[in-house]
Amino acid sequence: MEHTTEYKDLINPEQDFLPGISIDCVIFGFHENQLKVLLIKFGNTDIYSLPGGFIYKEESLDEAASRILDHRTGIEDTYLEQFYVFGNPKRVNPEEHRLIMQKNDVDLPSGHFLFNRHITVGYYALVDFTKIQPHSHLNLEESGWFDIYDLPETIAFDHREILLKALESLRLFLDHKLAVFNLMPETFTMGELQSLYETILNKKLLRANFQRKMLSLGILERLDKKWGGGAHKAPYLYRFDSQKAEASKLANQFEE
Amino acid sequence: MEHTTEYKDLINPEQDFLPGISIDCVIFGFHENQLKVLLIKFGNTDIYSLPGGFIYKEESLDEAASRILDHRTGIEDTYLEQFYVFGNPKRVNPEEHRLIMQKNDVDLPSGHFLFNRHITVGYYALVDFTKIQPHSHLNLEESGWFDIYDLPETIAFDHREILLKALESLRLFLDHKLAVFNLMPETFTMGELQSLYETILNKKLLRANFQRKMLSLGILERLDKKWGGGAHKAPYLYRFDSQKAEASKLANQFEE
DNA sequence: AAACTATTGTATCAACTAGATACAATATTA
DNA sequence: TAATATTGTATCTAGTTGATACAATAGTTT
Repeated sequence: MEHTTEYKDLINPEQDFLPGISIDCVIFGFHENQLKVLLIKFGNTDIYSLPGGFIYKEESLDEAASRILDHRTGIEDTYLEQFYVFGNPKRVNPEEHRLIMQKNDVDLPSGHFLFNRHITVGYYALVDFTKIQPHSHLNLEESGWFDIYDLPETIAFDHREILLKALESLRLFLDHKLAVFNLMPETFTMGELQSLYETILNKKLLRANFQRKMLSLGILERLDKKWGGGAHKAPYLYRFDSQKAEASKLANQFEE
Repeated sequence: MEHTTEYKDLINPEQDFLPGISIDCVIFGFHENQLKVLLIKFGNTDIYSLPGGFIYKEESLDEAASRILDHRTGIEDTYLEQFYVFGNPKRVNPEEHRLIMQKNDVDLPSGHFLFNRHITVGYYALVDFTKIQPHSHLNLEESGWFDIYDLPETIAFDHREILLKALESLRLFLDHKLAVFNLMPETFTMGELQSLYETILNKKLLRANFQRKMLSLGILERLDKKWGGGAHKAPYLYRFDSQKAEASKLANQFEE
């Protein structure tokens, strides 16, 4: 499948899109102890935005979100969930929008459907950073991952708000869902997992208690030790065991 | 302000509605130890639905939801919050929809915009049942409040699903938000409050522990005793104290 | 190869929270 | 006046969390 982010994909009204509705994806990844989000840079500007798109007339919102994510970033089969709808009539500044288009030599008439008011459905994706070939499908230069606590200055439209709402949702569900493991690689140390939690919550946790809590959940499989990590005792590697998770009360009570 | 639920309000495409998007409201109330939801009965049928409507081109989703709630039920200034968007392309059966219209002598052409695919944004309202004049603004006969655990058999479209998702959201936020007090009258006994919690969670709680927990939150003001309740010790009345709640950590951490 | 260092896994103690039961207090009824 | 149903609170236990301590150990340094 072809992966592009070219504007023509978005501005062609011949495609049977639902009018007035879009989807924006907040794609979270975890790398080098930072919670990252994938932003796309508009050409010839310093303006970033969330990867988004429109909904075909015969697909569900979830399907559309999945397709948009795949098409614009190459990310497939990942954890994806709706978290909020943004419907402020002024959420997109049409002038800002036109300016971005013009900088890319896309000169749309001011009555073009793209400049109409759009409601946007926010989805967040939790991806395993190690499985993403960075930029492999992104043909817009300088798009990429940004530390959630160090975002670029100019983010288009209300996308900063959307992004922060996604982070808030992630925090709220951290203790109720096991979805957070979608952010980790196949195997990981307890320290790495703790670092993820600390980054999401933006606060330090006590190591001993975190370890006790995680192990008590009964959802982790302990593997071999991870050698070569430094001049100290080697940590165990763990794997998230979805079967154990299935059996645990946590999953039954709060599963997705 | 006039309050009607007449079909002409909804089917007139001259009104500047956003195309393809609707809002449906799940209105919760608490009465006689039951969690109730307000359903509207279509004329000349046994089919119930959630009160819903469309969004004007210049209003926000929250404003639209508030307006729809007021206009269709007479309920103003109540706690109202978005909880999910329903976007399955088959969520509304056009045949079912036409049938309902026909039974009310509204014969729309099959190409009418009302039969197009609509995405709907779910809002739930938490209202003080004692302040609602039942049916005062509802001029559709037999509309009314239904026990959430004893709903009518035929509920239109995907409205049963929407309703259950609203209940699920309510449960998830029960311990994180204080919004639940919007369902209680100005003053109430601890037993009544416990009954509300039990009804929402659909399980029994231990009285002594519930009382201890609630008092420890430091958000309730104890008033005089409530006399005449029966041949037993009179219970205290309590009032939800929003100032205390503001000061409590719970509110600061999880406020709306 | 012995000492050193940074980090890990676990234990432990105290503080806090929640589940379960008990019991005294009391407004009305009989 | 006694009986009864319900309330408010206490208490005991079990479980969870916060904080600290400490032994184990994989490299690194000497």
